[in-house]
Amino acid sequence: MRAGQNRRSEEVARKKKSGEELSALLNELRQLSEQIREQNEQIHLQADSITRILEKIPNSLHHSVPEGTDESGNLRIRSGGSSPSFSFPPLPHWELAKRLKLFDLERSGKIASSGFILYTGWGAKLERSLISWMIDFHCQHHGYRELFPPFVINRDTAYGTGKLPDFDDQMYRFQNSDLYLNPTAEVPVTALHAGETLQADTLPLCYVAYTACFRREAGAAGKDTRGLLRLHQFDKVELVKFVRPEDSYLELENLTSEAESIVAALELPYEVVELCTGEIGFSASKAYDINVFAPGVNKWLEVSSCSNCTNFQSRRLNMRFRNPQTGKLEFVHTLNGSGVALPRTVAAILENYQEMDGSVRVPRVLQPYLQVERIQPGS
RNA sequence: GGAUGGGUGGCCGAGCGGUUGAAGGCGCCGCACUUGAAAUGCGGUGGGCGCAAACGCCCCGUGAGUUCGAAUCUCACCCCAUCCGCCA
Repeated sequence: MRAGQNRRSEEVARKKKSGEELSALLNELRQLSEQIREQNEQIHLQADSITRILEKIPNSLHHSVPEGTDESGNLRIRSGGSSPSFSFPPLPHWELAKRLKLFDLERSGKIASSGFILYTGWGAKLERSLISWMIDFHCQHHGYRELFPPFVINRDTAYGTGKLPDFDDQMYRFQNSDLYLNPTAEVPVTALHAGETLQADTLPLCYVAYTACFRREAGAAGKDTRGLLRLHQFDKVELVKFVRPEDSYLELENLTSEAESIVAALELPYEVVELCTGEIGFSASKAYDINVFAPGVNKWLEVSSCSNCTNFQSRRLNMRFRNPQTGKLEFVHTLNGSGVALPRTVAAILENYQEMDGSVRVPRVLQPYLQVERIQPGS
């Protein structure tokens, strides 16, 4: 129909030029135009209802993903480090923090709300040091490029990374503008190449970024909320990769071991767990979690989740590269993983490194950053 | 936040509402000249989707509108530049 319209329109131009009679032709075209308008409307309506259905469908899972509905279906892949043996009952991190004045929950509640943390003194310095050390570590040892993105994201970015509509009720939204507080640096960093055709020879592209992360944690009320275990705002160093499709599952293994090397270097007891079908996030096809053991609360704490999102995000964000072998454009695959999330790592450090006298030793790799070997009461 | 100017192909830059998918230049590719290169000359050269191909459709920041017909007119929004205001 469009083709017909185009051809007839050219006729109008020609006839007008030569001064021929064209009122009949114009009438015909008026009708054609009306028909096209109606059909277009139908097409748009149907396309919209199709996308409304499609956008709620998560990424398809890799065949290797173990079956399961909850945490118990996850597979422990490997573990490392070891829990120190204590000659005294190890304290939970909030007790240690209280004695060492590392954060102040009462005052942070006063100035903001529960779930937001005011770090103080060595607590603040430990947080800042960890961020710097992790970013430096990934840049120096794993070839990442450092980014410092905005902490605010727009609707397209949230949608393109698969956070909308799925994650909608977990994000903080601005009342007076169409923006969200970023729930993870995965979002701004993954969307940074939206609409671009990436150079094949630059892949894999590896970015490391720190952001504060904001989550409403709606529905999680009362569960593991003590101390640093679950916060509305937390710091996280994130790893993001853009890779060729054929490399993405290998790169997931690399990404996971790069994140793992952080908890290993901190000499924390940890495990790497493969998520089962019921535990994998909306955008991912395969994922690993890294948990560290915190003896004070006697729990495994999740500090990283590493996901291969295959082409789920790159389709939504239209991020492609030209395959040199075929000459065709293909969607890149995207991966993301925490490298790693701070609060639970801090909790695990405090609890694993505590001493009988209430002091906490500083992990060896952080000593150059903190400039002390030990955090002691009154220091 | 206010004012003004602007968003066109890999880049720069033209574009009376109708042979404009888009002049010109740069770049790139091919050929000629050259021992080789540079310079010069001639020719070619936007992208996406579908297709074996022919061919077709879509694309001039985004969206809506006016019109038989929009890169070109109207409106809204986004982004960039400059100036003013405010502010770390």
